[in-house]
Amino acid sequence: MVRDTPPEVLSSRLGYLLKHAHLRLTEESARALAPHGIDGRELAVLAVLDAHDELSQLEAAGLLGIDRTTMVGLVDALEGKELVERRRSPRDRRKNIAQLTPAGRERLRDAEAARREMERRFLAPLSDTDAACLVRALQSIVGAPTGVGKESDPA
Amino acid sequence: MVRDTPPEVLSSRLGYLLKHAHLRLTEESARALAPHGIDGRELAVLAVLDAHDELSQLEAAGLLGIDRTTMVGLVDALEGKELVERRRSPRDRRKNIAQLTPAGRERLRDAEAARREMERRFLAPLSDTDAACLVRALQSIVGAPTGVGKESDPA
DNA sequence: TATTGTTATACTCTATAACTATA
DNA sequence: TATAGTTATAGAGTATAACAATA
Repeated sequence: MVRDTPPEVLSSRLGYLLKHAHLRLTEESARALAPHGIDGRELAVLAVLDAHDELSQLEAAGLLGIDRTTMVGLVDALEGKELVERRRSPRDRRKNIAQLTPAGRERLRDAEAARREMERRFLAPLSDTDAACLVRALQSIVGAPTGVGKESDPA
Repeated sequence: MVRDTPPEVLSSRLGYLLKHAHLRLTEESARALAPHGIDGRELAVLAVLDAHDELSQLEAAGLLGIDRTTMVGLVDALEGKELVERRRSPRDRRKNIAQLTPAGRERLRDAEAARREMERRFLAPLSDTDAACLVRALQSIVGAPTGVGKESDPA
């Protein structure tokens, strides 16, 4: 969809703003990562697997906030590109340890650089203060339980 | 999905933050609007139709940033709830003018109050400064062409 | 010929249910 | 019995293509 400057009734709605900000970022992310043969979700999986040792698929899915069935497809794709390897955990043979291959580590490094550059350009219209504030605000929204929906029982 | 505090590799990624902030808002929005029998997208349609006179489906879709085929389904749903009426434009009989019914205006008023209260709670963990800054930052991201993807030709 | 609304269709992302192998 | 991975399936949400009515 082509998006113009939104009308006033929409630009004050958090739902509209978050949805379209996310849409716009997804587009730019796809464009920036396309030369690297992965998308933003796959890059996030690589980053999580690289940052933690010996993660099972379920553990990685938990960190990423996605379903284990969704994880299967993501690991399938990354394994198909030879960026990730599955191996059975010797300690619990139900678990698949997902690990980056050397090619996966290399790809991660290059794609991460592209992502950082994309985010820098994405935030360029904002002042440094506003950019920092945006990230901080999103972190506290995402990182902490909202308390919304529990109505009011902070007693 | 259950979401915990995200690991450090993710909490600095704009994609992750925007996706999960939007997911969380969508949940709270659904919960807040459920008693009113509509969801956030339908409420946005009502708000746009109410704010502009004599909007055709295509014009409303353009303002909302959605496809005209998506608009058909939304108007179908709202018409089924008797919140919106279609009528042919006398000036251009290809166009469907979508208008709020009296019940639609009433529903809009009530649901908007619920949405504002939900957003207030959603932003409650943030300082007033951060909340205002978040909204302002999202507005400039969504409202203005990013310039990203055009590489660098601002000459 | 072009535009508006519509329908049929398909694609992406995600989740639920059920199966298997392990514990 | 419960858990991890997998598969089949289904549901949102959205888009593309084609068609009818109108311009």
